[in-house]
Amino acid sequence: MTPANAIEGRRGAGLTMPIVFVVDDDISVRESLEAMVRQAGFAVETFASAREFLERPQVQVANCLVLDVGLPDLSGLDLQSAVAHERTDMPIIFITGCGDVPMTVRAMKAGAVEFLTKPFEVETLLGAIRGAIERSQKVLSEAAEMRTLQERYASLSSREREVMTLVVSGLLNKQVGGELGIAEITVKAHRGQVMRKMKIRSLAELVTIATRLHLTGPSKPTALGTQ
Amino acid sequence: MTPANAIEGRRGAGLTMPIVFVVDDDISVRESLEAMVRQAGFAVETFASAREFLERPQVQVANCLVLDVGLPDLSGLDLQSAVAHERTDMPIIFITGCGDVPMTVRAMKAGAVEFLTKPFEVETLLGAIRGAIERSQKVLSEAAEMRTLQERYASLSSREREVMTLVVSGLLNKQVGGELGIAEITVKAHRGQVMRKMKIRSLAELVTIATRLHLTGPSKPTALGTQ
DNA sequence: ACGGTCATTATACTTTGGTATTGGTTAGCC
DNA sequence: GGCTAACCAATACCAAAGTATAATGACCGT
Repeated sequence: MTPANAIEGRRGAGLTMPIVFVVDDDISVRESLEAMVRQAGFAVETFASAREFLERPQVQVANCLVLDVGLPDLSGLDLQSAVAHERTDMPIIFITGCGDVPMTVRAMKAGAVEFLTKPFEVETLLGAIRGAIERSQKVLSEAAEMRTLQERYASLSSREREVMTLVVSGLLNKQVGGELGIAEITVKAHRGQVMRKMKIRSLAELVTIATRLHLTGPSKPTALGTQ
Repeated sequence: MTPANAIEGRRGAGLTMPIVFVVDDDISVRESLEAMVRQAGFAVETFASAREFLERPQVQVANCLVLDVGLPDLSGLDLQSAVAHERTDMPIIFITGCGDVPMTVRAMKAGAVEFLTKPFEVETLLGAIRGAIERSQKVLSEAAEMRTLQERYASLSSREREVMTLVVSGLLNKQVGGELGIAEITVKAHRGQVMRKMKIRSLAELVTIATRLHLTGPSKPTALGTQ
């Protein structure tokens, strides 16, 4: 099945079916894995090389990658380091015939969820895939929420962002005005705009969102030591 | 050097010196590692078995564990699974002469920061140790802050905790009173008590603390989908 | 029985937050 | 030039938050 066909197939079966990508240079491995994974109820796409896989456009569906470490040209580890930071929604499961310890350590430190040596139990791989897909779904929904928040934050003017930052740091409107050199009533106006644009109604939510957006500056001297 | 002597030694040199624990059944390995690590400026304590190490009382100093996987009786992996969840302030570095891939995977999944096979470069181990100690320091300071917050939270009465939870969820005093079946003025009284006992002065801080204490209930219907 | 903590409420008051409306300025764009 | 967006600010007003003081009753341990 070509990637194009696979996409159509998924469209027909519903966009929510998780995809398992398989990258292995051995055709027989690809075919057996494809059958096995499809049997388990996942959509599958196979690739013979890392480059081939990299040409495939990304999806917004829960997915994971079953990857052979010993690939020609671009190795499995190279592929991992190429995509690990971008596609955090794609957990990687390594499989290998001849793995060594340093290779394993590198893969696991880079975030691989599993590292299997052939031969392995079918259920072992399927279990790892199910776990990876589950993780992928969590990462995706988390990322979707973050995108929504970031869009709203992006719609703020620079002044509104300044006001927001100071407000969630615990300053009173009066103090925010002092920091920015503007009147308190102006702070109130900006603050109201922030609440409207962020689509929230309580300061508590604003603080929570600011935390998730990592806007919490070098936190105040909380005097935690003062008992 | 016995553990008791080691403690005295550290007291003399200052309580803040990080400790590297070494557990290996081979006396020559212990001795060479001890010399090497001490040379690098750390306090060292060596143990011939997992049980011996487990008898040692815990410390509140940055530390890490250099652990041989192939120990008699209780193996290195067993020791790891015994302490990994409790002593999160003690990163584990594995060393082994004859490691295999599944063993490595298990160790890394359980949170090991490094897994080295002999022979290895001295600098490799020292680099891992330095990284582990750094991580330990972060975990310890984070834990200290959490303890302070938890102590303060523990000083709240049950009613005050209820009020705090509802307030940080974004409810108005009036609404909190409605939820709890008490008057708004009573909520104000409890709320004031909460702020005093938690030693903070702004709602923003209270929300931040509640988040760190994981008091954020099953979050509200944020209507994130509503564009 | 006594003192302590907790929970509750009330009165009275001040401060802060928030909205609405209006109006002025500046800067960029078609 | 006209339009828009952003920024600033004033008046007026209302809602909410917070403080201080005082009082009542329940419960608990000594």
